[in-house]
Amino acid sequence: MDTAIPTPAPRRNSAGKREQTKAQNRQLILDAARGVFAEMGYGAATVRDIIRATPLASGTFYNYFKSKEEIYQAIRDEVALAIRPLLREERMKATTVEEFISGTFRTFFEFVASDRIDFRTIRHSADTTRVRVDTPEVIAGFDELREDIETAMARGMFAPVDADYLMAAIAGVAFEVAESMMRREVPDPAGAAVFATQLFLGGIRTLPHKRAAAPGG
Amino acid sequence: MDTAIPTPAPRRNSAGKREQTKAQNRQLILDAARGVFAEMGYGAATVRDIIRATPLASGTFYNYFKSKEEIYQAIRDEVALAIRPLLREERMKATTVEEFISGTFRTFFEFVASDRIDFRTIRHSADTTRVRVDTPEVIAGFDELREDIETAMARGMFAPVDADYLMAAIAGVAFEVAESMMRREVPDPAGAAVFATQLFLGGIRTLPHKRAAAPGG
DNA sequence: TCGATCCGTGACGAACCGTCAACTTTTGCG
DNA sequence: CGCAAAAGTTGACGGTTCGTCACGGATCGA
Repeated sequence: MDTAIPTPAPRRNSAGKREQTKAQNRQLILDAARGVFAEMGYGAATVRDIIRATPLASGTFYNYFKSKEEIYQAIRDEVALAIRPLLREERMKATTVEEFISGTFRTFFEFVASDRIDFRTIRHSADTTRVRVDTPEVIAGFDELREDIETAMARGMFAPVDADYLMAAIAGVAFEVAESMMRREVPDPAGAAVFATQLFLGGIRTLPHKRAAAPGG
Repeated sequence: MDTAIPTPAPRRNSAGKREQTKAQNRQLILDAARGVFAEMGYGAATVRDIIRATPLASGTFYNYFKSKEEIYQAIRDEVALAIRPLLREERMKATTVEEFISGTFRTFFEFVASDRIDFRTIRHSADTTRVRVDTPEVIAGFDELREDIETAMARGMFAPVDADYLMAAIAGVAFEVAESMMRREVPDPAGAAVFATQLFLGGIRTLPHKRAAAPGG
């Protein structure tokens, strides 16, 4: 107590070297996996392909992830963890059903269209097989949506309806329209959001018209 | 040339034995695959598991299907081929947008809830991984839907809107709500159809109310 | 009845998986 | 500093699945 605290201080402001290397390696592997998945698709990729894209040895992979599926889940989780607070905040500040719906779709489509995610990794086999992994983090996102729907109904923002179906409908439209949007030359998150929002608020007959082929030729 | 057509007639009303065996074997393998996929999920199943569930040898599998993915596609195709004409017919006889939308959803949900398909095979790994294979047959189903949407718009059943997005929205709601429906104790295709139809026709505020907890306490 | 053709068979080589004993680096402590 | 314990890395290994292929038996056409 009285003499001197014997400077146990060699602690750098950052972590120890071992911990630092672990974080680096994990990131190294995650980055490699993203690249490999985007390039050849989830199905065709092997754990060896991923590790070959790093300077590490094959056994090391398994110190960080149990399998190809688990690292894919980790990548999905990064996305889920990034978008969930954005969606939640948007819905929290909504006071009308219009804000609730439009905020949800606008945030979702903008996130998907942003370069924050590589959409090929999400769809991740551009050809025929689409794998969707529902990790706890992803499921938590769905649960939050249903909670928020129920809260909004309780607050009288709209009449009580089947929350499970409504959640499913919102999620289905979000995912499928996002996919359609990303197939276009230049994705238009705003347009997709307007479409989805108006569909939910007023139904098909209130959707913005799309002008037909130019009349003048 | 001129003498007599030498009765090439030993043709039975059905096909030759070879052809018959081939059809049998193919069906044998398909049935086994359905069972195996339903039991242990697509990811965990191996080609050997499937062939072990038949009296055939391992090599024979590859005379009929190139891989596990291909046989899964074949199973999906059976479903797609079964439901597509039903959907098409329903949409063909629609004269109003109400009939178009409600016919589509009702037919889809009833088909899913019927025992004509094993829904576990479609979702087919109940736990975390969902694989969706977009085979040509499946894609053709989407194309038909978009065609029919465009035809309906041309006929003035509703104003011209973005057909890609509308198709995506219908498909997204159909698949996700179907999944939600099938998670219930007793699936209610009629209820799901009413929900989806009303969502598309009038928007969220016109959905049938779900009575809240009994008001009288 | 007899060749030609087709198809089922199961063993085989290749590829990938996940593990593990040996080795290297880091850490804690005198 | 030096040393022993702890932690992490390495790559080779046994086990499993994959897809092929040479063989042999069944079917077909004449």
